[in-house]
Amino acid sequence: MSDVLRRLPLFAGLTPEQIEVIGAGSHFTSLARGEVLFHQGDPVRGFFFVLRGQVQLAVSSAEGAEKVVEIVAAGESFGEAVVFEGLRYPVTSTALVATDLLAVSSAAVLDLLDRDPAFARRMLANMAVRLRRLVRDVESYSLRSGVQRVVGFLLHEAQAAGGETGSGAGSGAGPTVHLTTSKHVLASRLNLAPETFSRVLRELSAEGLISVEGRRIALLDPSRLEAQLEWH
Amino acid sequence: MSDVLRRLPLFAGLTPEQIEVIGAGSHFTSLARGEVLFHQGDPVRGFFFVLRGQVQLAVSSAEGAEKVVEIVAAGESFGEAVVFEGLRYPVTSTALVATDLLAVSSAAVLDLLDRDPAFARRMLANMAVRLRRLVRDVESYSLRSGVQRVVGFLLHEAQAAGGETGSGAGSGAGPTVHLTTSKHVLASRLNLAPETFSRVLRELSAEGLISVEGRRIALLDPSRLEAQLEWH
DNA sequence: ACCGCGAATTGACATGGGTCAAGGAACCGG
DNA sequence: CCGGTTCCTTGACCCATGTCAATTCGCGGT
Repeated sequence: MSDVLRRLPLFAGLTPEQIEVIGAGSHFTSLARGEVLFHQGDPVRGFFFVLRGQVQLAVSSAEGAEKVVEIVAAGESFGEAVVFEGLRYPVTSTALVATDLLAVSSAAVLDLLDRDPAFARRMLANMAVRLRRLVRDVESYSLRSGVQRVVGFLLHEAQAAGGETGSGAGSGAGPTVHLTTSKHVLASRLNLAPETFSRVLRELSAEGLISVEGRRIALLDPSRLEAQLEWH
Repeated sequence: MSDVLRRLPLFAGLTPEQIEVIGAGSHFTSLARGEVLFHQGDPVRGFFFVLRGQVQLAVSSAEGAEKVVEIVAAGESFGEAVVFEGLRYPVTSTALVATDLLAVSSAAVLDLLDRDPAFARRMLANMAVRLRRLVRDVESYSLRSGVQRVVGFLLHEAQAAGGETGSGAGSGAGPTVHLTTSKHVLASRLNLAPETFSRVLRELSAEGLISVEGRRIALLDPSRLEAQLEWH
């Protein structure tokens, strides 16, 4: 347990005793694919690190419609914010694949917070990043078309994955993006119906901007793709 | 200066010396109606309290389209998050009316953060509330229709304003909502074109659910309004 | 009281993207 | 190798909202 904790960026630099405190308030959990960790409205227990696997955070309306707000990958955490303010989780958390989590109790975090200012700083930085991301999302949902959101996503992923060049030999193929989730989850994340997402990909393919092969998407012409983000 | 600082919830309970630290890194500013405090992309100077007036935070696309993310009223603050992580403001801040602000420098906040755990807690709670609100907004934009967003807003405002009953005598008129901004700003906040907002209000009026008189909206039938939030 | 100007409304129209329904394609367990 | 899921794609259609344009409203200033 301590070994795992020590490796997490958020807990880096804590003293052994502090690690102890956090450790005492933490435990491991595993989820099967499709299993729900907590529902929107459940009372807060704490926050979570994804050690292995992937979870989605989604809001849902009374009629069952669902919108994926975030996809959390291994190495990332979620649910920090509710520790400081909320009584209930504002989203539903579902494992997208078999997932191992570390659950950290609110009490342990609050306890540690009063002792280590550096920890507080990291926590704040963490939440600030999250806030900024959400603002970006709102901007994207409000001000950009479906095509633009998809293109933006592809370019972002390509960049995040580092400057990998595609496998293609002859023609100067651009970077390749591997989708890490099913397309309908991704579509929801991008605020699109799955059908629309599919059509957008087809359209971009038809124009020679990308080529799609299952979950592998090659960006054939990054500069023309970027051009899609401007104007209409 | 110190007097003002002491009165702000965020700084409540600070020692005189701490107030001094914050005070040294703060100053007052005034903005005329329509004046811009900072633009999206400007380097971060610090965060702000609205002492009097009202400002909007908006994101804008390259083509000039604009989306109001938040409307900040007197007594509230904005821009805290960037202090901890960002280099640039992710939104543009514009005064909607003549406004007095207190600008608090990042340095002063960061300094104080290391000394007072309780302050860190309040800061975290603050940001957690903000995050939650944004998630609500995303939910609302994605999962609800224009009518539902407007109705949701009206009911929310009515509740926030306390159980005021309308001025109307005879018929049991419900609570009244006073719009604190122009309708096109409000429309943008709700992610609607001004025209659509106008039409929604007319529609609700036609059904006898509300009555509109300039910026004064009476909720004639709160329970039937709530029913609008369900199903389609 | 009148003017001027931004705000708000209204109408006519266009369209992005959602919904419904019907295949296809990939994957899995047996 | 086969049947059953689940995921994805495609087509046809529709509708909520946005856009454009023309008034109209309403307030502030002189």
